[in-house]
Formats: sequence, C-alpha cells, structure tokens
Amino acid sequence: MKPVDILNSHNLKRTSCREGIIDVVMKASQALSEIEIRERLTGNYDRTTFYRSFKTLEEYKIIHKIVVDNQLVKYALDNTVTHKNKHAHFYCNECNTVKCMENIPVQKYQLPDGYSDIETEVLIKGTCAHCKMED
Amino acid sequence: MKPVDILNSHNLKRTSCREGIIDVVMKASQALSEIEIRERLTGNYDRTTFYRSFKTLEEYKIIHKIVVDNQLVKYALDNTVTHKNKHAHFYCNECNTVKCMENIPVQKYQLPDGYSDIETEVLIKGTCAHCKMED
DNA sequence: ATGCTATTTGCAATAATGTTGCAATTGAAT
DNA sequence: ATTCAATTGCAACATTATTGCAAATAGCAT
Repeated sequence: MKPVDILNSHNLKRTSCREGIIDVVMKASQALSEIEIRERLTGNYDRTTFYRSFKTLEEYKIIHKIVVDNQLVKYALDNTVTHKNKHAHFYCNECNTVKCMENIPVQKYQLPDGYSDIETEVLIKGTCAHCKMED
Repeated sequence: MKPVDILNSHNLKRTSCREGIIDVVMKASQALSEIEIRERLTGNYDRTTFYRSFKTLEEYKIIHKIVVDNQLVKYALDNTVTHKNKHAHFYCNECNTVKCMENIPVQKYQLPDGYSDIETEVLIKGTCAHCKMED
C-alpha cells in the first residue's frame, strides 16, 4: 500500500508533507524522530505543519508515537497499516534508537476491580544487538 | 523511614527542598507532577532547584519518574525505598492521574539474540475505578 | 480547463519544559 | 566558629509544542 492510498483510504487530503512522512516511516527500519524524518524528506516544511501532520496521522492511526524519557519522541508506522499486533518497543541507551519489536506482543494485564484499560505501552530499555557487538 | 534518614543513607545533604519533595511523595497515594508537588510544599523554590532536586533523587533511586505522552511528567517514591518490585503504572485518561500498580509486576520480556535489557516500563492507559463510577 | 470551498500551510507570537554558567548561600565536618 | 564542597537562585538560553490568522492548496463540481 502506497502513502497516497493510505491517505485516500482515510479521506485525508494528499499533501506532500503527509505523503512524505508516511513514505519515510514506511521505508525506515526503526522509529524516527522529527529531525530524522525531516532529513529524509525532499521538501521543507514549517515546524507547525510538521507537528500538525504528525498529529493527524496519529489520530488516524497511520503512525504511532513512542516517547522515551519525556524528551525523545519517535514515530513509526502503525499496526493498523502493517496489520501486525500491538508490540513492545526497544530503546537502545547507546545509539539512541527505538525499534518496534514486532515479535514481542504486549500482554493484557489484569487490573484491579473497576479499572478498565484502553491501551498499554511497553518500553524495554537496554543495549541493541548492534551496539553490543561493538563493546 | 523518614525523609531525612533516606537522604542520610545516601550521603545526600539535607536540604529543605529535597526533604520536602520526599515527604510529599511519601504521603501521596498517586504519582505527582512538579506543580502538584510544589503546591504541597511549604517552602518556595526556584524551578532550577526543583529540577535539580528531582534529578538527584532520581539518580539515587529515591523517586522515579513516569512520563505519559511526552508532556505529562509525574514522580513517585521508588521501589528501592518501598521495598517492592518493579511495577506497571496506570494512567487515567479522565482524571489525568498516574498510579503505581504495586500488584502488577513487570514481566521480563524475551529479547532477540544480542539484545540485553536494563529496565522495562509498562504504562497502562484507561479509566480508573473512581472515574468509571462517575460515568 | 476553470472556479469554488473547505482544508491545510506558513508565519508570528506565545507557552511550557528543561538546561547551563556563575555568584551567593548553606550543610555538615573539623 | 571556621572551612569547603555542595547546593541554591538568578538570568539567559534551548527545545518542544500550541494557537490565531491570512495565504495557499487539494479535491470536487461544473
């Protein structure tokens, strides 16, 4: 499925910023930050437009946001598009990358009476395979 | 264990800001934001001092930080002090509170070859028992 | 192709959050 | 009481994010 088709299927207007963002995160093997996405885009966009595009794409569950320690924000293609399950994310302390662990599903936790859950985020922090080899 | 004793046991100087923060989070049933902690303190402190105090207390594992959606930051007493296990956190979308779910331990996830984990964060989002009743 | 309209963009201003350097102050050990 | 390293407060600055509004644009109808 192409970026344009994804936008169309959600009745979202095809703008180069949105299309570009989807294209970039689709090609990425890891979650990308705003800056990393900007670097990979051909066009140049205002920060505001960028933020609004992320917001829209998130609302329509085309991408999802992963936050590490309240400053590092990364975006990845959402499962709704990839047709995979909710998964855990891995953050490497050394290379500062975030990766969707498609093979690590997020379990359903048993909550106390009266609590109901909507979604669960699992972030595993550590050292990735690549950085481990370099040690 | 009193706030002062906690500071002493870590060879940290006893300052009213640190002591106050520990005192407040010890008494709280939920994780508190910077503002919520400030409101409960008697003294008035500069933002910088506040941030530095949080940082120090975090480094010494006296408190821990829980981040929701990259802007909401809350602090709670750490397990090192409470002598409990690593636990999941619950965020209520309605009342914006964060609670340590002491009874929901964080499981150890099986990672792909070469990956090693240091810590895992689990944040469950939903509606808390109190808000559910009000619906 | 042309025009219309709602949506989207870019810009300026503003807000919130967090960090750094440095001088003044304070804790606690002697 | 004296001393000294640690801590605080202040000012400045950096980053991240949001809002209002006019200009530009996408997509639709003609």
